[in-house]
Amino acid sequence: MIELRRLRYLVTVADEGHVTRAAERLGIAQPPLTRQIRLLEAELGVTLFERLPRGVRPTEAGRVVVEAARDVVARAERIKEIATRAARGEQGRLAIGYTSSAAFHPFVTQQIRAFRKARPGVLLELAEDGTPELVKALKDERLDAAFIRSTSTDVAGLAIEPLLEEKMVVALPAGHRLARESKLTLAELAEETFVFYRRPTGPGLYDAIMAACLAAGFSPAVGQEAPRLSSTLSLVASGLGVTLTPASMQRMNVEDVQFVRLKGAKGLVAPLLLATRRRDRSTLVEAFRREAKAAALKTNVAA
Amino acid sequence: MIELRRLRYLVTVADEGHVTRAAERLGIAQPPLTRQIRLLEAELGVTLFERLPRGVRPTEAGRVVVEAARDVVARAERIKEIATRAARGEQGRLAIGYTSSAAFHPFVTQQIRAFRKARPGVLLELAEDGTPELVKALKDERLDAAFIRSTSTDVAGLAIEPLLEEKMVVALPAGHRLARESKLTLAELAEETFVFYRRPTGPGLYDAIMAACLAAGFSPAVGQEAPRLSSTLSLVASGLGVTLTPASMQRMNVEDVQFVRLKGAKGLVAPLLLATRRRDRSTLVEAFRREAKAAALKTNVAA
DNA sequence: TCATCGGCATACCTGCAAGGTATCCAAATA
DNA sequence: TATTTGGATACCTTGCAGGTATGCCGATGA
Repeated sequence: MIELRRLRYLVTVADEGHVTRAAERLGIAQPPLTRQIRLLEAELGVTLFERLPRGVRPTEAGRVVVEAARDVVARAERIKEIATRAARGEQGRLAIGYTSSAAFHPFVTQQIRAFRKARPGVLLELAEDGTPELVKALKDERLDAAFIRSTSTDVAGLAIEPLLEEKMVVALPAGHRLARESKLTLAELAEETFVFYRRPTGPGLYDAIMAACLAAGFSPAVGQEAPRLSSTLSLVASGLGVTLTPASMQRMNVEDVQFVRLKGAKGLVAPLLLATRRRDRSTLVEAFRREAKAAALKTNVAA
Repeated sequence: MIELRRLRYLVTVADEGHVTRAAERLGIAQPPLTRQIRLLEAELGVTLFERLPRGVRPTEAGRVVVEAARDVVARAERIKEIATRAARGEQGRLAIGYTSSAAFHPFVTQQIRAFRKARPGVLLELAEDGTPELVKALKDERLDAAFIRSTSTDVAGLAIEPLLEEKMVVALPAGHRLARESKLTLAELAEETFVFYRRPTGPGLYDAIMAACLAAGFSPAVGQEAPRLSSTLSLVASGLGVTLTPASMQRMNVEDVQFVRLKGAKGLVAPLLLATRRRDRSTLVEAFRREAKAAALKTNVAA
C-alpha cells in the first residue's frame, strides 16, 4: 500500500533532480532515499527516473506521477489546517482570485468585503494573478472562484459568467498634448504609440482594442508590451506611449498619468467575469456566485 | 508528519462507526487501531470521534476531516493507475515541431491528428519553426520530435529518419505565360527569375534545386529570398518570380499563384524527415516514431 | 588512456513505530 | 447485580525506515 512518505520523497527528488541533494534536504542519508525511490518504482511497476551520470531525471511517466504525487501531498498537508479550523468552529474556507486589473475594480473589493462581513466564520483566501494562472488554479482546486477579464485558454469544466461591462478610458502621460481634452475618439489617437499588456493565449482585451482601432481606420503602433495590465500604466507614466484601460484603473492614481474619457468606441468595453468550477456546487461558492450576480444586476440597473 | 495509513484508518472507522468492526475490515486487531486513531487526534490537536457506549461517532470537526481524508486517500489510490497508464504512453506530454513547409503536408497533420485521437491523455504541444531552430529545440529538449525537410547543421545526437519523398511543382504568378502548360521541364524555366527561401545553414532544398537547374543547363537568376518556404509563395503571387515548391504546398491555395507539374527532373524531390533525440527512448516518442514510420511505409507503397 | 571524482546502488546493521495478545473498564442491557 | 459489548491500557514482538561502509559506473581532465 502506497504511503505518503514515499510520495514526499518522490516529489523532493524530482524537484532536486538529484538523490543526494534531495536526501540532504529531507534530512536523511542518500542510501535510504535511493531505496525508497526504488521501492516506489517497484510498487508502481514503472521506472520513474532515468539515472544520469550526474543526478537523475524523471521519465515521461515519472513526470506524470510526480504531478499526481505533488497534488496528493499538498492536500494531505492541508488536512491539519482543515482540522484546526473545523475545531474552532469555522464554517469553511473560500479561495478567491482576481486578475490584477480586476483588483482595482470597486465591485470586486466591495463583493469580497460584503461576503467577509456577512460570514465572519469563513476564511477568505485571496490571490492576484494573470487570467491563465487563475484558470489553472481553479481547475486544480487551489481557488474556488475568480474574477477575470477574458476567457483565456481552455475553460472546459469552468462556468464563466459575465458580471459587468466597463467603459474604457484613454491613459496618457501627464502633459500630453491630448491630455487637456475632456473626451477623445479613437481616431484622434491614430498617430500615437501604444503600450499594451502582453496578449494572453486566448482572445482578450488586446484583440478587442486592436479590432476597435482597425474599425476606427488605423492600426496602432505598438511600442512596448507589459506582462500585466497594471504595469502598462507605469509605461504610460514613463512616456513610452498611451494605452486604453478599463475605467476602474483610474483608481490606481498613478502619478504622471492622466485619464481621458473615450468617445464613440461602441463595443469597446472591458468585461468583468466570474469563473467557478462547473462541478462545484458547494454552499459557499454558490452563495458567493449568487451574491455577486445579484450585486452586478443591481449595478447594471443603476447605471 | 501525517501518513496515509492513519487517514485510511480514519476513513474506515468513520464508515463503520465502530473501531472493532473497522479493525476487522482492515485485518488488524482492535487495540492498534484505537491507538492509531488517538495518535491522529493528538497530531491534529482535535477530537475526531465521540466515544459512545456502542461504537463511535465523528464529531463536527471529525466529519470535516474525514471528508478531506477520504479525498486524499482516493487520490493516492489513483496514483498507481496513473502510473501504469503513463507507462503505457496513455498520458504525458509530447512536443512536436515542424518546419513551415511541413505544416501543410497532409501526412504531418494526419499523423498528429491520429496520435491525438489514439491517446487523448497526452498533451501535445506543437511548434512551427525553421529547421535549424527545430534542431536546436530538439537538443535543448524543448521538443521531442520534429518534421523537417533537410538535415541542416549539426545533428549529432539526433536520429534523422526519412519518411516520404515528395514531388516538386512549379509555382507561377497567375497569368504567367507558362501557367497554361500542364507540365513543365526545368529547362523551360531557364529564362525566369526565381525566388527562393533563404538558404539554411546546412544543405537543403535550396542546394538540390540549384544542382538540378545546373544539370538542366542553366544557372537560375535569383530575384529575392524569403525567410520561409511559405512566404516565397506570396512573392510569387506578387509577380516577383517563379519558384519550385513541394507539391503539398499547393494546399495553401494562395490567390494569384498557379501550380504546374514538373516533368523529368529526376532526383529533385523534397524529403520529409523525422528527427528525434537518439538517446530518447521514452514510450511516447517511440510510439510516435513507430506510427509515423508505419504510416509513411503505407503511403509509399500506395503511391 | 589512466586517474580521479561525483553520484547512484548494494550490503548489512540498528532502532522505532506499528501490530499483536492479554486484560481492564465503563456503560448498556436483562 | 450479572452479563455483554466495545473501547482503552499495558506490554511484548516484528517489520520497515534509516544509518554506515563500500561498490560501481560514467564523465571529466591531465
